[in-house]
Amino acid sequence: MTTSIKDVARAAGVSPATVSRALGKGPVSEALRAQVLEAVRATGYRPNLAARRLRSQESGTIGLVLADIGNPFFTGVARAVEAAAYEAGLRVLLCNTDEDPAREAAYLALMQEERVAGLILAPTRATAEGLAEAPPAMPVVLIDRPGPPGLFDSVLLDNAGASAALVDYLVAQGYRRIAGLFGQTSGTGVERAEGYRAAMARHGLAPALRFVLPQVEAAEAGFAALCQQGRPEAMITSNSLLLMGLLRAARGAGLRIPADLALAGFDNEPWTGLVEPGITVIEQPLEAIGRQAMALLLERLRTPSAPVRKVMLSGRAILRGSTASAPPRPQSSTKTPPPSSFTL
Amino acid sequence: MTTSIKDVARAAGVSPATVSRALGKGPVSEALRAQVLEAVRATGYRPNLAARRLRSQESGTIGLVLADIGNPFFTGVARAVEAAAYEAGLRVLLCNTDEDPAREAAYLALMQEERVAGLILAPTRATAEGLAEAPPAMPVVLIDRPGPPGLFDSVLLDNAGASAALVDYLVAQGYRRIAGLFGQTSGTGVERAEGYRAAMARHGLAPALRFVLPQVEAAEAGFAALCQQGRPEAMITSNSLLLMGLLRAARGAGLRIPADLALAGFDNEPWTGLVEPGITVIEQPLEAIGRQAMALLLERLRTPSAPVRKVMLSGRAILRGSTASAPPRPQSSTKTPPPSSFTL
DNA sequence: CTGAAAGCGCTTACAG
DNA sequence: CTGAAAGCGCTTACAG
Repeated sequence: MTTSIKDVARAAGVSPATVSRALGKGPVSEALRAQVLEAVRATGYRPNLAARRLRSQESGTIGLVLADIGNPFFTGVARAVEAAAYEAGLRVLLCNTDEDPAREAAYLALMQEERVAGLILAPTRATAEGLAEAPPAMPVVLIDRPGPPGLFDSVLLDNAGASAALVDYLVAQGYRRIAGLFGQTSGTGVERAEGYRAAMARHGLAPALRFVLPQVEAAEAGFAALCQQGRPEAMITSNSLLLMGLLRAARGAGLRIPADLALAGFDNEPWTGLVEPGITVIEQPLEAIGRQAMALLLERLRTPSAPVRKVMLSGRAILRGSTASAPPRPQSSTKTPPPSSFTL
Repeated sequence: MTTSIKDVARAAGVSPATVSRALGKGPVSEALRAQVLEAVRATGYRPNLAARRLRSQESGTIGLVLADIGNPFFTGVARAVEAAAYEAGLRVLLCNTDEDPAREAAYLALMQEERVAGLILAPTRATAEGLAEAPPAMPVVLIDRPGPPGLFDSVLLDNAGASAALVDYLVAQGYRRIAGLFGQTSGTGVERAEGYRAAMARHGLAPALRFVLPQVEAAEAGFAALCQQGRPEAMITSNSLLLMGLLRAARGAGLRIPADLALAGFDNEPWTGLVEPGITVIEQPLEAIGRQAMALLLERLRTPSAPVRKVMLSGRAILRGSTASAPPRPQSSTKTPPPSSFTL
């Protein structure tokens, strides 16, 4: 059917082994290499990767299993992973689980069948919990979402710290009744909720939080639930889809931002700076997350027995109009204008 | 190393051929099948896809080569393609060229090396032009962007018609000096520019257009260029990144929309409805594009000699505040409020 | 229905 | 440096 290494060998007047060496790293004389290359051009030969992988027992591929390719956070990380993989001479097999543990399981099986060298994975909570009992057959680096402690290399944002910083800032701006809406499918949502809870407690404030599916519609419902016992002065959320949902719901309710409701969340997506007022967000270092994950994976492949590493990256708060100072209270003092961003 | 079909055969007390048949579609007695399945579970066997592909000469995979995975248009199409492929029992190999013809060429070669059954491709202009002389070795369905006429199945928006409709609508709203900013890397940008030019001519208006790279920054520069000879009353653009750039530039220049400048573009991204005023856009049927492309590819695989098909899909205009009526002119008549959307 | 054997297209010790 | 041969893990005619 298609041309094989034999056809090239015949055309070049050499053995198949020589063709293989000329195309790979084997030792070949310059003269023969030139003959082979010419024959490759003449025949239009393209190596068959399935055969190469089967024989060499190396896939030259890593897997990247993400929860939602429509989320710019993951798109950004994927770009960085792909760039780093390319530089390392590896290909990336990208899969999108859509936050569905069943699809996730299917893709993990697929990765195994493809014999990928390693895996970069942003697991759903369900999968993250199962990872301890049924670990994948290849090295795994977790990103964005925590797994069972101490078992896998991971690259995470300081999630609790970031949402605590958001609470601290809102409190400094004069807000007190601060509610939180968090994604229920990821460990990230859980960690951010914990940071929120801890910071609220530290300030002596009562927490009011809800967990929902990370979807725009779910956030609109969550908004209503959070307003059940009187409207909060501010809301924070763990995910940009939820942030969009809250904004829509607030507008639908005719609320002015931030006068009636302050808003803050995660991920500095373009739209958060385009709406008016702009929305205060924690910007995650997408590029660094992707590259760091790839670096950890490469080291793990090189040294399987090295101790497990957990890399915590810091975000940056982008301060915008959605969290401008709350209306003055009796006890509040005068404030200087806030900085427009700070590192956590 | 990892368990193979031989290990399963030994554990089940059958031949490797029987294992293969039990796992595939071959005829096997129920008793043996059960034994095999049990042995598979016991051994934790996972088939080696490289071996399977090599032997069966079927990759069970199609390639999807896109220009920009960060663009929600392509993300949406990719989801639809993947869903349709899954239903057809095929996998999808997704590659992102970033509008770079060199990367595109590398990925097309890779697709060949992976022996994918077929390809769904959104080509850059450079690649689209070369497709006639150097056609890929497998069936190709073009999406979003035109290729050499009559050579490949394709699924396209009626690009010229859509941008003409935008011009018509702006004219009906009372705008006259309408400028256009178009992406220069894709045939789509060219077609949309043509539709713009034709519609302007039909209305007896002078066109003013620029081609730029499909990037936010390039659009900001393009904005300045279009304002060189006096500011237009309205601008249309062929791409959502360019639309974002125009909006930023307009705001940076302190322009009110639509009073100082009306704005319209393509792709109904969430942010276009979140900014105020909302931006008028042509919404493309992402799901239909992806599914139609997959359908064409499947038919092509079934009937290689069938005549080439070109499917033109229609978009839907989403009318928002960014194109509200222009300030009345002497000759303009009274208008009824516009509908909020219409099909092209 | 079942098994023994051949072979997909490569790479890689093994000789020379 | 070069070639002949073996073999990666499967599937699939070919017999039975």
